[in-house]
Amino acid sequence: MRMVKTFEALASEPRLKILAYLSKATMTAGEIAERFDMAKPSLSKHLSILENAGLITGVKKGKFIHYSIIQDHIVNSLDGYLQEVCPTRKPLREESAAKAKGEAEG
Amino acid sequence: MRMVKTFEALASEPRLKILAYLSKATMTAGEIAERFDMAKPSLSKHLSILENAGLITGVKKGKFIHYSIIQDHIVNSLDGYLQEVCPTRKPLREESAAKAKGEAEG
DNA sequence: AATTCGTTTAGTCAATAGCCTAATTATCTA
DNA sequence: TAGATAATTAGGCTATTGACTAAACGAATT
Repeated sequence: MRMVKTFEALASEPRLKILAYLSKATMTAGEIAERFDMAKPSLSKHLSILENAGLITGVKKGKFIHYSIIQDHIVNSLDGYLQEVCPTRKPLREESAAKAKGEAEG
Repeated sequence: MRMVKTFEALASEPRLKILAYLSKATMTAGEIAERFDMAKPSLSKHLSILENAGLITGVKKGKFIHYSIIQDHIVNSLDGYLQEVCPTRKPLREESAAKAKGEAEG
C-alpha cells in the first residue's frame, strides 16, 4: 500500500517536474506555480499529493508555504523496493554505478 | 515521459504483486492468473502494461507464454531517477545500506 | 477437427484523476 | 479595520482507469 501511494505520486509529469525543481532548492507554492501553465488550485493539489506521499514537506512561514523535497523518503522507498523485488540487485547496482561513471567521463 | 510510464506501471497493487511473484521465478500467464481473483482479460491487461513499460518480458514457448522480470530495467530506471532528483544521494544510500545490514543482523 | 492458452476487442459500469472557477482562510500592510 | 496577497478548500465537469462479461481470434497441442 505504501509503495503504491509513492508510485502513484510519482506517476505524473507535473509532479516529477515539481520534484525536479525542489531537488535544487526550496520554493514557495507560488514560485512553483509560476513555472507551470496551470491554475493554482490544480498545482496545490499536486503539492498535497506529494506531501501526502511523504515525498515533500511544506513549512508555513508567514503568508508563504515553503516546500522542500524529503530526499530520505524517496531514496529509502525506492531503494527499499528494489531490494524487495530484485534479489540479485547488488551486482546490477554496481553495473549501474559503473555505467553512470562512464557516462559522466565520456 | 519514460519515467512517468515506469511509475504508472508500478502504481498498482496487482502489478506490484505480479512483479513480486516474478522476482522469485518465471511464471506463465496462467500461473500468475491462478494467484489472482480477477478475470483473465484484466490480468492480461496488467501484464501488457508491465511489458510495455519494459519491466517484464513474455516469451512464448509452445502454447504458453513465460513471463519474467527484467531486473536491469527496474534497477536502472529507479536508480537513474534517484540520481537525477537526489543530488546528495550517495551518503543516504550508504546510510540505507547500513540500516539494511543492521536489520539483517539484528 | 477439437481443445487449450492466452490475448484482443467491444460494451458496460463505477470510481478516480485532473482540470477549471469561485469561495474561503490566514497573514501582512497601510 | 479595510484591502491586498498567498494558498487552500469546495464544487463541478470531463476523461481516464480498472473491473466485468461475452465473444472471437491465433497459435499450438492432441
